Amino acid sequence: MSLEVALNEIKRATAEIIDFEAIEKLVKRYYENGEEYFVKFGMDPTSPDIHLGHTVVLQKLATFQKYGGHIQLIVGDFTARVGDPSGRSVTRKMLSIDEILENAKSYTDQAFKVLDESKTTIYFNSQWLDKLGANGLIELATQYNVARMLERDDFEKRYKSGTSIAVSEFLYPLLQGYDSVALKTDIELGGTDQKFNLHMGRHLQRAYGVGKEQAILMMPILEGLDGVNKMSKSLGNYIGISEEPKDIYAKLLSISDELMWRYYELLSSKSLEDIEALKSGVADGTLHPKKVKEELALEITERFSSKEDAQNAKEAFDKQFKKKEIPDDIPEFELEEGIWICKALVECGIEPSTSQGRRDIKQGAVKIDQQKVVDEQLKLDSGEYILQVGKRKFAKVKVG
RNA sequence: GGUGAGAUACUCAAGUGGCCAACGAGGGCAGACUGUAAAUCUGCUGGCUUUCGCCUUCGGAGGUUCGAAUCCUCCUCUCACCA
Repeated sequence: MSLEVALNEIKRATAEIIDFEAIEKLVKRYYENGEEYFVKFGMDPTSPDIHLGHTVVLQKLATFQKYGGHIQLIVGDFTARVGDPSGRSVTRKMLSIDEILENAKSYTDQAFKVLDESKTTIYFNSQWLDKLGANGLIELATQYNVARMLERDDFEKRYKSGTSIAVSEFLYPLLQGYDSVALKTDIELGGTDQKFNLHMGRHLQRAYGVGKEQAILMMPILEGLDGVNKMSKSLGNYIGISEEPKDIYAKLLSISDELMWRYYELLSSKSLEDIEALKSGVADGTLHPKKVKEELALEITERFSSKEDAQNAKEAFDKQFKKKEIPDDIPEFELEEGIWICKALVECGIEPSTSQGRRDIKQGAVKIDQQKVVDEQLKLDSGEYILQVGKRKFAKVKVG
């Protein structure tokens, strides 16, 4: 594989790169004499569940691993006690040490679905930050000034709007940047929301005379399923990589056509040329967008499970939605004879309340054995039935 | 610390004594159409073993009243200006 191919792959779908020449040199050196270099990435120990949005950066780290990069995966156990102000409009709550350790474990387990474990070293930044002490901290704090700190977008907004900023939050970028000093990082990766923190690493490496200044590579922030907001757990518009294959598949297939291209660009391993070809195929009508989306959904589902699981997920999906058949694995319940239909729906957990059930029956959303329920007073006689609300909520019940 | 404004459902937001389970928008859910896409149209969006009924809800606790989201008192919290 040529150097040029490697560099193109590294550049692909990035939002911004600072000092690309430095990256070029490192990769070139690897090609010439096999010398490795260090790529740093700090995980956020406050959110242990990795979703597709996180994998955009992880994927890029994996790319570096192919071309001589050794990953420094930093668990910010110390900085978590400070709280990253990035993108925050309020001060973050602090975590206990146990919570952080637990989160770190679950995070790294998931991250190794994408990263090569043999080319990754996990660090806890308390290793060096604990030792820093008050003197070290003061020295660190002299490396930057308040005016520049306040230039930062999220601080500026909060400052102007009168929302409180804890002094400790000023320290966060400094501490994260200091990680790069301690580890002599060559390249640091992060989302565009990390821009300020990433630059700090570069700034501090110079200030502390590390002898190099890290290059910075920023990845775009992936939009969530709604196509508007960034993917995040709290917004509920995410696809977690530990979810069931059939859920991952189904969620991917439900994104809009427009958003699909964004996902292709940021998540697929297809080359940009191939993606362009798909795009023009869809544009001139030779390719059905549904087919293209299925391909994407399969590729991503497979990445976090197996080829077989992904195929099964697709088949289960087609069965349920294309052919409108009833899925295989639906929960079963036993109910008393003569139970009111609305009550039964609540018992099975497919309706939150009998009132909601009543409303859905009125709208023709409730089915028993594929037959629409019209009578909201209906009582179930003994026997076995499949209850269904809408297209995706099913329950098998045994009455009597 | 002082002064002023405010707190209504998932979010924004109207409502200033009864017509209020509470306008409207967004979101969500469901139906039609589809490719579980988008767009569009329609309905729903507190709970209840029964729905032209009953119960609970407008920051919290009391009070006035036949009747309170609405008036009064105290409390809690948020914001703005001043210090």
